[in-house]
Amino acid sequence: MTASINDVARAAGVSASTVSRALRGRSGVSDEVRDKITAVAAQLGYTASRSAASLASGRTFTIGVLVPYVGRWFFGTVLDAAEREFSAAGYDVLLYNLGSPEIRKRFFTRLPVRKRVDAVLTLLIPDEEESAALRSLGVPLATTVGGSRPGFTVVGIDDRAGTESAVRHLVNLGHRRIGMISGASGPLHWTTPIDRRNAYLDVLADAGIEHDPALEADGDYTVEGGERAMTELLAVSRPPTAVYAQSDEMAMGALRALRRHRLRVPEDVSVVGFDDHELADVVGLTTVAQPVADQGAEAARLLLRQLDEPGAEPPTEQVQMPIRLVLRETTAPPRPRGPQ
Amino acid sequence: MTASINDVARAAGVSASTVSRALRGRSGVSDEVRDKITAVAAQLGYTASRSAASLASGRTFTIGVLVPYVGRWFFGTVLDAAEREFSAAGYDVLLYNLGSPEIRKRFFTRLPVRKRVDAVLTLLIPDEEESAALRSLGVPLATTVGGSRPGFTVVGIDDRAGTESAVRHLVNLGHRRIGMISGASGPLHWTTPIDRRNAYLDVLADAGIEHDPALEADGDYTVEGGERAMTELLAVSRPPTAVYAQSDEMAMGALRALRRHRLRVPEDVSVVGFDDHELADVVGLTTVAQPVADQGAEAARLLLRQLDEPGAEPPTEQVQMPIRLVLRETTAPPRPRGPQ
DNA sequence: AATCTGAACGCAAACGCTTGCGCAACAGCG
DNA sequence: CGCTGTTGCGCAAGCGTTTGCGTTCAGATT
Repeated sequence: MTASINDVARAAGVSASTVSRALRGRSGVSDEVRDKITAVAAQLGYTASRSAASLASGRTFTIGVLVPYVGRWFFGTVLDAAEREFSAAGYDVLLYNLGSPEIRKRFFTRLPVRKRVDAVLTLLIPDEEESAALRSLGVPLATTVGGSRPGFTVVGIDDRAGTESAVRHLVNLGHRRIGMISGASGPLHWTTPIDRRNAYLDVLADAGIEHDPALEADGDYTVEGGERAMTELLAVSRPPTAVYAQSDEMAMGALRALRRHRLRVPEDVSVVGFDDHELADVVGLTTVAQPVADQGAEAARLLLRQLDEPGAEPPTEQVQMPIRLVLRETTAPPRPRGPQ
Repeated sequence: MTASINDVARAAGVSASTVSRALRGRSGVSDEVRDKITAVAAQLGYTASRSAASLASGRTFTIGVLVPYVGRWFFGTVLDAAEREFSAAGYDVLLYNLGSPEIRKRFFTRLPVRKRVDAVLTLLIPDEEESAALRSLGVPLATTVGGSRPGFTVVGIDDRAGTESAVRHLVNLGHRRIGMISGASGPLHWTTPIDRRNAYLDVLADAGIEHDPALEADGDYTVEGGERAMTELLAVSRPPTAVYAQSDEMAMGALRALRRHRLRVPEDVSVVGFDDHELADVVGLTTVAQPVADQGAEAARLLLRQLDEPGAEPPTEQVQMPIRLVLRETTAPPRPRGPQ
């Protein structure tokens, strides 16, 4: 069918090994022969079979990327940036969309990436068992989410600092009843919701505001969840005058709920999100911006570097990217007399 | 390092071929032996090397997916749905993010998927040369975008009907100056912008409205582009009272531009989009809903079916999914005296 | 009892590449 | 002008599977 390395070798009048060396830029081939081979290969439309190459060399030039849900903006953006880095370095990306628990479980027990990838970038937080499975692959590992884990290079942000700037902003505006929409129901071993919650509590304590557990609701990191959570918060006896959502998508859900309740933002309720979602600007959402694409790119680069220098094994780096509060139109001082 | 098929064979006291047959559910293996092998394999944590298997069998159990930009909601959503189908059928997904022209060109000249995938799903519209390259792979091809192409199974929507319902809605509300934000600068051979434009023109003609070329602007299918386009439309001598955007993301950009110009939606200007983006509901955008995830899933299923029955070669099916107009809060009758 | 028939399993040849090693040919050295 | 390196290339042994074919053997058929 399609040309094999032997076809090229024959056509160029050399051996297969020379073709292999020539096409991969190895030394030991004269310039003239190399040019000849390159020309012949191009003319025959030859591409080396990755399967055969992997089998022979042990390297796959493929990176496995694990994602909980590709369709979500955050993951799509990280993946996009990471893929660019990988492909620029000559690596292909094997994508695993591990949304549901069953699929996820199946993945980690069968581990289809074994012997198939040179490294793994995971955008979901593996539990103890899962990360052990990944480590058993014997390849470099990286992640852009969750806290530090042995064996993983992780690039992330300072969740505490981000949250603090957001909540402090609300406090400075004069708010005293500040609600929070969190994503507590996420996977275990995910420190993000916990870190953000702690920071939220700290700022309240710092400001001398008593914490009211009724002002916390779970938004599941989705728009719908955010809407549900906001609706819950609106139902308590003394609703919040401001809300900190742990993600922009939940914040947007909150905005929707507020609109449904005929409440005005920010006049009646202030809302601040987290992420600086692509569309946060469209709805004028005040939020904590984090460099999402940069995190993906950086994680990819760190992984590639480990592949380049197989010397020092797991550096287990820990990179922290900058965050900043972006002020838009969903936050303002509370009304003099409270929401009613 | 990790166990090979021979290790399993030795441990189970059988030959490698029997292990291969047993683990893949082929006939010719007694139940007892199969159970034994399964147990041994599990205990050794054995997974067959895909590279070796592909090399020997010619099948890769991998599907190549070509995407212009994973981070964009539409593509992320299609990819998500398609990946689920593929992985459920035991196929892995090789993702190629072909955003920039250089990367795209490099991909099509080097064709790294050659001998690496059993089928290709492309979410970008290949031009003549590119689709010829894909056909040369000799594997089933499918797409969820663009018009019909020889050799491709395509699942899509009725762009004309969708546009007609959107623009007719504006006409019925009483609008006469109806602008359009299109994505004309997209790749060639992409019939969507053209179909939608033609439908737009048809509805105007039908309603006896003279077409004003100044009321068309290019939004590049991005939020920023939509914002730019809306700004342009606002700058013409008699600005439109309503705008049809060919995508929700452009519509959202338009909303942003309108907000910046202190114009109210829908009082001053009506906006209708296309897609029913996940966040369209949040901003109350009236839009033409299309089943994005369903299209990805359906395309994947059709591809898998072709892989199952290698008998009849390219059926080149053409599936059309339903669309419907979703009325929200960005459309209303024009003001009695026009926008000023 | 001799023959036939499957089922169950092993043998060995691919599959298409990479890579250590060997061997010329040729340059530079004293 | 021999000697030692260096360079350029071919040989052949893998890499870990799959699969067509051959062999064995128990049970059914005459």
